[in-house]
Amino acid sequence: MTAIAELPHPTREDIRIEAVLHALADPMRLHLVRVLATLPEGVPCGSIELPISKSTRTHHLRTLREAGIIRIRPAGTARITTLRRDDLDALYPGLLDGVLAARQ
Amino acid sequence: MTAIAELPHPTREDIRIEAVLHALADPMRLHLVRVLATLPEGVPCGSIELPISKSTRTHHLRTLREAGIIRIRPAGTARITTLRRDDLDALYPGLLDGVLAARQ
DNA sequence: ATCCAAGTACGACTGCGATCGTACTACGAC
DNA sequence: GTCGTAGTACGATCGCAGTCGTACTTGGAT
Repeated sequence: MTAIAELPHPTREDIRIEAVLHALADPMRLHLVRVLATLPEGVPCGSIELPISKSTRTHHLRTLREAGIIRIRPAGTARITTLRRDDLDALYPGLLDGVLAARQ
Repeated sequence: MTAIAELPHPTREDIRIEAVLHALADPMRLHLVRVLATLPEGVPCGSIELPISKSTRTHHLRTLREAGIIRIRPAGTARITTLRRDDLDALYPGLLDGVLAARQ
């Protein structure tokens, strides 16, 4: 059922390194990715607390989604966010691990 | 001798992942890094041709230098640019290789 | 000494993006 | 049905950064 719209995601082939790097370059988005990397699987977008407004959070999630870094799937009134670790590791082996290895 | 000023570089400990990602996120700078990665060692900054002005090139080189991605050392009237591959690999193992693995 | 080549410094312009508030939609619970 | 919750959409603001031109410095060649 899930009448909430499915948001568009780039296929693995459509992911561009410039977009990935640009998306990761923002502190808020980098923090989101870090947290997502520690979580087992799939959390609601809003469950990660950030010192920004709701609309700004949506903006960052869209940037990450359109870059191909996260996947957002509808689930009732919420949306479940997961890291596209398999796609990123396949395209840029070591990149994500390298970023996550950084002492924050 | 080399009376040209030595430009400041961050130590390995001072390199921050946000600055690195931000520096790599620009297409011109990413291209510079790609080219530097293919070259054996040390080329003059200006030898890599780009469709931008001299001052813009300087701007990008400074951004890369201040982020800790390249090292610039004076050599007569020119300046030799090298990739700080050792520092980057030590700090973020796999990151640089992952970026360079991207089909451009 | 003169000139050129390589690069930096500085100021100006301009567009992009991070931020916000408000309004709106869709689902679930009651 | 009504209400609350989760999120998107849209428009506005505003600072940062990519771009340029010009002026300046330094070193090497002539």
